[in-house]
Amino acid sequence: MNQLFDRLQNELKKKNINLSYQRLKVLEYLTQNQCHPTVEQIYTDLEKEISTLSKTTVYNTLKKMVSEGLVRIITIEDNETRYDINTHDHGHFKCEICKNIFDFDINMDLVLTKGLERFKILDRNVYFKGICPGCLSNSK
Amino acid sequence: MNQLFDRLQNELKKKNINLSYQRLKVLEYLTQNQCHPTVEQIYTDLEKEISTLSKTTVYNTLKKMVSEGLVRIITIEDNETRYDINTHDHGHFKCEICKNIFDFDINMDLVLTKGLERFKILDRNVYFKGICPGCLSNSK
DNA sequence: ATCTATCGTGTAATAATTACAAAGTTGTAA
DNA sequence: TTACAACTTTGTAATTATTACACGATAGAT
Ligand SMILES: [Mn+2]
Ligand SMILES: [Mn+2]
Ligand SMILES: [Zn+2]
Ligand SMILES: [Zn+2]
Repeated sequence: MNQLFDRLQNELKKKNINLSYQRLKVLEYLTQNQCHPTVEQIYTDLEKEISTLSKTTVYNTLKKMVSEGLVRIITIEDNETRYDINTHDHGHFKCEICKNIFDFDINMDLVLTKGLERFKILDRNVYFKGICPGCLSNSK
Repeated sequence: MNQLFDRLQNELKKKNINLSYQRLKVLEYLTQNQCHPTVEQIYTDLEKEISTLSKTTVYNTLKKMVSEGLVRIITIEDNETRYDINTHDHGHFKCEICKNIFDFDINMDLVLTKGLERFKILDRNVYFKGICPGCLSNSK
Protein backbone atom coordinates (compact mmCIF):
# COMPACT_ATOMS: atom_id res chain seq x y z
CA MET A 1 0.00 0.00 0.00
CA ASN A 2 2.72 2.41 -1.00
CA GLN A 3 5.62 1.30 -3.17
CA LEU A 4 3.65 -1.61 -4.53
CA PHE A 5 0.62 0.57 -5.00
CA ASP A 6 2.57 3.20 -6.89
CA ARG A 7 4.26 0.66 -9.08
CA LEU A 8 1.02 -1.10 -9.99
CA GLN A 9 -0.80 2.18 -10.34
CA ASN A 10 1.79 3.27 -12.84
CA GLU A 11 1.79 0.11 -14.82
CA LEU A 12 -1.99 0.03 -14.99
CA LYS A 13 -2.42 3.66 -15.84
CA LYS A 14 -0.51 3.06 -19.04
CA LYS A 15 -3.11 0.50 -19.98
CA ASN A 16 -6.01 2.66 -18.87
CA ILE A 17 -7.04 0.35 -16.10
CA ASN A 18 -7.78 1.73 -12.72
CA LEU A 19 -6.47 0.14 -9.59
CA SER A 20 -9.43 -0.40 -7.36
CA TYR A 21 -9.06 -1.50 -3.78
CA GLN A 22 -10.04 -5.08 -4.63
CA ARG A 23 -7.63 -5.25 -7.51
CA LEU A 24 -4.85 -3.89 -5.41
CA LYS A 25 -5.56 -6.46 -2.74
CA VAL A 26 -5.53 -9.36 -5.17
CA LEU A 27 -2.27 -8.20 -6.70
CA GLU A 28 -0.80 -7.55 -3.28
CA TYR A 29 -1.80 -11.06 -2.27
CA LEU A 30 -0.11 -12.55 -5.30
CA THR A 31 3.01 -10.54 -4.55
CA GLN A 32 3.17 -11.71 -0.98
CA ASN A 33 2.16 -15.29 -1.73
CA GLN A 34 4.22 -16.43 -4.63
CA CYS A 35 3.17 -20.02 -4.01
CA HIS A 36 0.92 -19.96 -7.06
CA PRO A 37 -2.40 -19.82 -5.25
CA THR A 38 -5.76 -20.86 -6.62
CA VAL A 39 -8.78 -18.57 -6.81
CA GLU A 40 -10.14 -20.39 -3.81
CA GLN A 41 -7.08 -19.63 -1.71
CA ILE A 42 -6.95 -16.03 -2.75
CA TYR A 43 -10.62 -15.56 -2.08
CA THR A 44 -10.67 -17.36 1.25
CA ASP A 45 -7.74 -15.41 2.62
CA LEU A 46 -8.76 -12.01 1.35
CA GLU A 47 -12.33 -12.47 2.42
CA LYS A 48 -11.15 -12.36 6.03
CA GLU A 49 -9.99 -8.80 5.47
CA ILE A 50 -12.55 -7.67 2.95
CA SER A 51 -15.76 -9.21 4.14
CA THR A 52 -17.76 -7.95 1.18
CA LEU A 53 -15.40 -9.44 -1.39
CA SER A 54 -17.04 -11.49 -4.08
CA LYS A 55 -15.37 -14.50 -5.62
CA THR A 56 -16.49 -13.19 -8.97
CA THR A 57 -14.36 -10.13 -8.36
CA VAL A 58 -11.34 -12.34 -7.83
CA TYR A 59 -12.09 -14.09 -11.11
CA ASN A 60 -12.67 -10.78 -12.87
CA THR A 61 -9.50 -9.26 -11.55
CA LEU A 62 -7.37 -12.24 -12.42
CA LYS A 63 -8.82 -12.53 -15.90
CA LYS A 64 -8.13 -8.87 -16.52
CA MET A 65 -4.60 -9.01 -15.15
CA VAL A 66 -3.82 -12.12 -17.18
CA SER A 67 -5.08 -10.51 -20.35
CA GLU A 68 -2.96 -7.45 -19.58
CA GLY A 69 0.10 -9.55 -18.92
CA LEU A 70 0.55 -8.72 -15.25
CA VAL A 71 -0.29 -12.20 -14.07
CA ARG A 72 0.32 -15.61 -15.57
CA ILE A 73 -1.84 -18.71 -15.38
CA ILE A 74 -0.14 -21.90 -14.29
CA THR A 75 -1.89 -25.11 -15.24
CA ILE A 76 -0.09 -28.13 -13.96
CA GLU A 77 -2.96 -30.25 -12.78
CA ASP A 78 -6.00 -30.35 -14.98
CA ASN A 79 -8.29 -29.55 -12.10
CA GLU A 80 -6.67 -26.52 -10.54
CA THR A 81 -5.88 -23.21 -12.12
CA ARG A 82 -3.13 -21.34 -10.36
CA TYR A 83 -1.87 -17.82 -10.69
CA ASP A 84 1.63 -16.40 -10.70
CA ILE A 85 2.54 -12.73 -10.51
CA ASN A 86 6.01 -13.59 -11.73
CA THR A 87 5.64 -13.39 -15.47
CA HIS A 88 9.27 -13.87 -16.34
CA ASP A 89 10.11 -17.10 -18.12
CA HIS A 90 10.68 -19.75 -15.50
CA GLY A 91 9.82 -23.36 -14.93
CA HIS A 92 7.66 -24.99 -12.30
CA PHE A 93 8.18 -28.15 -10.36
CA LYS A 94 5.30 -29.74 -8.52
CA CYS A 95 6.10 -32.16 -5.74
CA GLU A 96 3.72 -35.08 -5.88
CA ILE A 97 4.04 -35.67 -2.15
CA CYS A 98 3.70 -32.27 -0.49
CA LYS A 99 2.00 -30.70 -3.54
CA ASN A 100 4.15 -27.59 -3.30
CA ILE A 101 5.12 -25.86 -6.47
CA PHE A 102 8.68 -24.65 -6.82
CA ASP A 103 10.08 -22.18 -9.30
CA PHE A 104 13.24 -22.90 -11.16
CA ASP A 105 15.35 -21.06 -13.65
CA ILE A 106 15.35 -22.17 -17.20
CA ASN A 107 16.85 -20.72 -20.30
CA MET A 108 14.09 -21.17 -22.81
CA ASP A 109 16.28 -20.12 -25.67
CA LEU A 110 18.36 -23.19 -25.09
CA VAL A 111 15.36 -25.46 -25.33
CA LEU A 112 16.09 -27.10 -28.62
CA THR A 113 13.05 -27.85 -30.65
CA LYS A 114 12.74 -29.55 -33.95
CA GLY A 115 9.84 -28.79 -36.20
CA LEU A 116 8.86 -25.38 -34.93
CA GLU A 117 10.90 -23.32 -37.36
CA ARG A 118 7.89 -21.80 -39.06
CA PHE A 119 5.81 -21.30 -35.92
CA LYS A 120 5.50 -17.98 -34.15
CA ILE A 121 6.05 -18.69 -30.48
CA LEU A 122 4.37 -16.29 -28.09
CA ASP A 123 4.40 -18.15 -24.82
CA ARG A 124 6.58 -20.91 -23.37
CA ASN A 125 5.76 -23.17 -20.48
CA VAL A 126 7.74 -25.86 -18.76
CA TYR A 127 6.72 -27.85 -15.78
CA PHE A 128 8.08 -30.93 -14.14
CA LYS A 129 6.64 -33.24 -11.56
CA GLY A 130 8.38 -35.41 -9.05
CA ILE A 131 9.56 -35.31 -5.47
CA CYS A 132 11.15 -32.36 -3.75
CA PRO A 133 14.31 -32.61 -1.63
CA GLY A 134 12.34 -32.26 1.59
CA CYS A 135 9.99 -35.11 0.81
CA LEU A 136 12.86 -37.20 -0.51
CA SER A 137 14.71 -36.98 2.77
CA ASN A 138 11.57 -37.60 4.80
CA SER A 139 10.90 -40.82 2.97
CA LYS A 140 14.23 -42.36 3.94
CA MET B 1 -9.22 -54.55 -34.33
CA ASN B 2 -6.33 -56.89 -34.97
CA GLN B 3 -2.78 -55.64 -34.76
CA LEU B 4 -3.75 -52.84 -32.45
CA PHE B 5 -5.92 -55.14 -30.43
CA ASP B 6 -3.16 -57.68 -30.02
CA ARG B 7 -0.64 -55.07 -29.07
CA LEU B 8 -2.87 -53.46 -26.48
CA GLN B 9 -4.09 -56.81 -25.26
CA ASN B 10 -0.49 -57.79 -24.65
CA GLU B 11 0.49 -54.64 -22.93
CA LEU B 12 -2.54 -54.71 -20.67
CA LYS B 13 -2.29 -58.39 -19.83
CA LYS B 14 1.05 -57.69 -18.21
CA LYS B 15 -0.68 -55.26 -15.93
CA ASN B 16 -3.65 -57.54 -15.29
CA ILE B 17 -6.13 -55.27 -16.95
CA ASN B 18 -8.55 -56.66 -19.41
CA LEU B 19 -9.28 -55.03 -22.67
CA SER B 20 -13.02 -54.62 -22.87
CA TYR B 21 -14.73 -53.50 -26.03
CA GLN B 22 -15.18 -49.98 -24.68
CA ARG B 23 -11.59 -49.69 -23.60
CA LEU B 24 -10.41 -50.93 -26.94
CA LYS B 25 -12.56 -48.39 -28.70
CA VAL B 26 -11.28 -45.50 -26.61
CA LEU B 27 -7.68 -46.53 -27.18
CA GLU B 28 -8.33 -47.09 -30.85
CA TYR B 29 -9.84 -43.64 -31.05
CA LEU B 30 -6.81 -42.07 -29.44
CA THR B 31 -4.56 -43.93 -31.82
CA GLN B 32 -6.44 -42.76 -34.87
CA ASN B 33 -7.00 -39.23 -33.58
CA GLN B 34 -3.70 -38.02 -32.28
CA CYS B 35 -5.04 -34.49 -32.13
CA HIS B 36 -5.23 -34.67 -28.32
CA PRO B 37 -9.00 -34.91 -28.00
CA THR B 38 -11.06 -34.01 -24.97
CA VAL B 39 -13.39 -36.41 -23.19
CA GLU B 40 -16.25 -34.66 -24.89
CA GLN B 41 -14.85 -35.29 -28.37
CA ILE B 42 -14.04 -38.88 -27.65
CA TYR B 43 -17.45 -39.50 -26.20
CA THR B 44 -19.39 -37.69 -28.89
CA ASP B 45 -17.66 -39.52 -31.70
CA LEU B 46 -17.67 -42.96 -30.18
CA GLU B 47 -21.25 -42.65 -29.07
CA LYS B 48 -22.26 -42.71 -32.72
CA GLU B 49 -20.89 -46.21 -33.01
CA ILE B 50 -21.57 -47.47 -29.51
CA SER B 51 -24.94 -46.05 -28.68
CA THR B 52 -24.88 -47.42 -25.13
CA LEU B 53 -21.56 -45.83 -24.27
CA SER B 54 -21.50 -43.83 -21.08
CA LYS B 55 -19.37 -40.76 -20.64
CA THR B 56 -18.41 -42.11 -17.27
CA THR B 57 -16.88 -45.08 -19.03
CA VAL B 58 -14.74 -42.76 -21.09
CA TYR B 59 -13.61 -41.04 -17.91
CA ASN B 60 -12.98 -44.35 -16.19
CA THR B 61 -11.04 -45.75 -19.09
CA LEU B 62 -8.88 -42.69 -19.49
CA LYS B 63 -8.17 -42.48 -15.79
CA LYS B 64 -7.11 -46.09 -15.74
CA MET B 65 -4.95 -45.79 -18.83
CA VAL B 66 -3.29 -42.66 -17.50
CA SER B 67 -2.52 -44.34 -14.21
CA GLU B 68 -1.06 -47.31 -16.09
CA GLY B 69 1.02 -45.07 -18.29
CA LEU B 70 -0.61 -45.88 -21.62
CA VAL B 71 -2.07 -42.43 -22.04
CA ARG B 72 -0.86 -39.01 -21.03
CA ILE B 73 -2.87 -35.99 -19.93
CA ILE B 74 -2.18 -32.73 -21.72
CA THR B 75 -3.21 -29.60 -19.90
CA ILE B 76 -2.55 -26.50 -21.90
CA GLU B 77 -5.66 -24.52 -21.24
CA ASP B 78 -6.97 -24.54 -17.74
CA ASN B 79 -10.44 -25.44 -18.86
CA GLU B 80 -9.86 -28.41 -21.11
CA THR B 81 -8.20 -31.68 -20.30
CA ARG B 82 -6.82 -33.44 -23.32
CA TYR B 83 -5.46 -36.90 -23.82
CA ASP B 84 -2.50 -38.18 -25.80
CA ILE B 85 -1.72 -41.79 -26.55
CA ASN B 86 1.81 -40.80 -27.43
CA THR B 87 3.57 -41.02 -24.10
CA HIS B 88 7.06 -40.39 -25.37
CA ASP B 89 8.63 -37.13 -24.28
CA HIS B 90 7.56 -34.47 -26.73
CA GLY B 91 6.41 -30.90 -26.67
CA HIS B 92 3.09 -29.37 -27.62
CA PHE B 93 2.34 -26.21 -29.47
CA LYS B 94 -1.14 -24.73 -29.38
CA CYS B 95 -2.11 -22.30 -32.10
CA GLU B 96 -4.09 -19.48 -30.61
CA ILE B 97 -5.93 -18.91 -33.88
CA CYS B 98 -7.02 -22.33 -35.11
CA LYS B 99 -6.68 -23.93 -31.67
CA ASN B 100 -4.92 -26.96 -33.11
CA ILE B 101 -2.28 -28.64 -31.03
CA PHE B 102 0.91 -29.71 -32.75
CA ASP B 103 3.54 -32.11 -31.49
CA PHE B 104 7.18 -31.25 -31.68
CA ASP B 105 10.39 -33.01 -30.81
CA ILE B 106 12.31 -31.86 -27.83
CA ASN B 107 15.30 -33.24 -26.09
CA MET B 108 14.37 -32.87 -22.46
CA ASP B 109 17.83 -33.82 -21.29
CA LEU B 110 19.12 -30.68 -22.90
CA VAL B 111 16.68 -28.51 -21.03
CA LEU B 112 19.08 -26.81 -18.71
CA THR B 113 17.65 -26.16 -15.33
CA LYS B 114 19.19 -24.38 -12.41
CA GLY B 115 18.08 -25.23 -8.93
CA LEU B 116 16.65 -28.69 -9.46
CA GLU B 117 19.77 -30.65 -8.61
CA ARG B 118 18.29 -32.26 -5.54
CA PHE B 119 14.82 -32.86 -6.99
CA LYS B 120 13.70 -36.22 -8.32
CA ILE B 121 12.09 -35.53 -11.66
CA LEU B 122 9.45 -38.01 -12.73
CA ASP B 123 7.60 -36.19 -15.46
CA ARG B 124 8.50 -33.37 -17.83
CA ASN B 125 6.13 -31.18 -19.77
CA VAL B 126 6.73 -28.45 -22.27
CA TYR B 127 4.14 -26.52 -24.16
CA PHE B 128 4.25 -23.40 -26.23
CA LYS B 129 1.54 -21.18 -27.55
CA GLY B 130 1.53 -18.97 -30.58
CA ILE B 131 0.52 -19.04 -34.21
CA CYS B 132 0.98 -21.94 -36.56
CA PRO B 133 2.42 -21.59 -40.08
CA GLY B 134 -1.00 -22.06 -41.66
CA CYS B 135 -2.61 -19.28 -39.67
CA LEU B 136 0.44 -17.08 -40.13
CA SER B 137 0.14 -17.25 -43.90
CA ASN B 138 -3.61 -16.77 -43.81
CA SER B 139 -3.25 -13.56 -41.88
CA LYS B 140 -1.08 -11.96 -44.54
C1' DA C 1 -23.10 -74.07 -12.98
C1' DT C 2 -21.45 -71.10 -9.40
C1' DC C 3 -18.74 -67.74 -7.51
C1' DT C 4 -16.08 -63.56 -7.48
C1' DA C 5 -13.91 -59.76 -9.08
C1' DT C 6 -14.02 -56.50 -12.47
C1' DC C 7 -16.49 -53.46 -15.70
C1' DG C 8 -20.08 -50.43 -17.67
C1' DT C 9 -23.95 -47.59 -17.05
C1' DG C 10 -27.05 -43.98 -15.37
C1' DT C 11 -28.12 -40.77 -12.04
C1' DA C 12 -27.02 -37.72 -8.68
C1' DA C 13 -23.70 -34.85 -6.43
C1' DT C 14 -19.65 -31.61 -6.47
C1' DA C 15 -16.88 -28.19 -7.94
C1' DA C 16 -15.06 -24.73 -10.99
C1' DT C 17 -16.15 -21.17 -13.91
C1' DT C 18 -19.01 -17.92 -16.43
C1' DA C 19 -23.10 -15.04 -17.59
C1' DC C 20 -25.82 -11.50 -16.36
C1' DA C 21 -28.13 -7.74 -14.26
C1' DA C 22 -28.42 -4.52 -10.57
C1' DA C 23 -26.12 -1.24 -7.68
C1' DG C 24 -22.07 1.39 -6.58
C1' DT C 25 -17.88 4.24 -8.00
C1' DT C 26 -14.92 7.12 -10.53
C1' DG C 27 -13.52 10.62 -13.63
C1' DT C 28 -14.62 14.41 -16.12
C1' DA C 29 -16.94 17.97 -18.70
C1' DA C 30 -20.13 21.53 -18.32
C1' DT D 1 -21.29 21.13 -7.97
C1' DT D 2 -23.93 18.51 -10.95
C1' DA D 3 -24.65 15.34 -14.52
C1' DC D 4 -23.39 11.72 -17.15
C1' DA D 5 -20.90 7.91 -19.11
C1' DA D 6 -17.78 4.33 -18.31
C1' DC D 7 -16.10 1.15 -15.42
C1' DT D 8 -16.38 -2.03 -11.08
C1' DT D 9 -18.23 -4.90 -7.73
C1' DT D 10 -21.45 -7.95 -6.15
C1' DG D 11 -24.83 -11.74 -5.84
C1' DT D 12 -27.34 -15.09 -8.06
C1' DA D 13 -28.18 -18.20 -11.49
C1' DA D 14 -26.55 -21.01 -15.20
C1' DT D 15 -23.14 -23.89 -17.33
C1' DT D 16 -19.70 -27.19 -17.60
C1' DA D 17 -16.46 -30.61 -16.15
C1' DT D 18 -15.67 -34.19 -13.16
C1' DT D 19 -16.57 -37.54 -9.52
C1' DA D 20 -19.32 -40.61 -6.42
C1' DC D 21 -22.11 -44.25 -6.07
C1' DA D 22 -25.06 -48.14 -6.65
C1' DC D 23 -26.67 -51.68 -9.40
C1' DG D 24 -26.79 -54.82 -13.22
C1' DA D 25 -23.75 -57.22 -16.65
C1' DT D 26 -19.68 -59.90 -17.83
C1' DA D 27 -15.60 -62.76 -17.83
C1' DG D 28 -12.59 -65.93 -15.83
C1' DA D 29 -11.68 -69.45 -12.28
C1' DT D 30 -13.23 -73.54 -9.92
MN1 LIG E 1 6.28 -19.29 -10.60
MN1 LIG F 1 1.20 -35.09 -28.36
ZN1 LIG G 1 7.54 -32.31 -1.39
ZN1 LIG H 1 -3.32 -22.14 -36.51
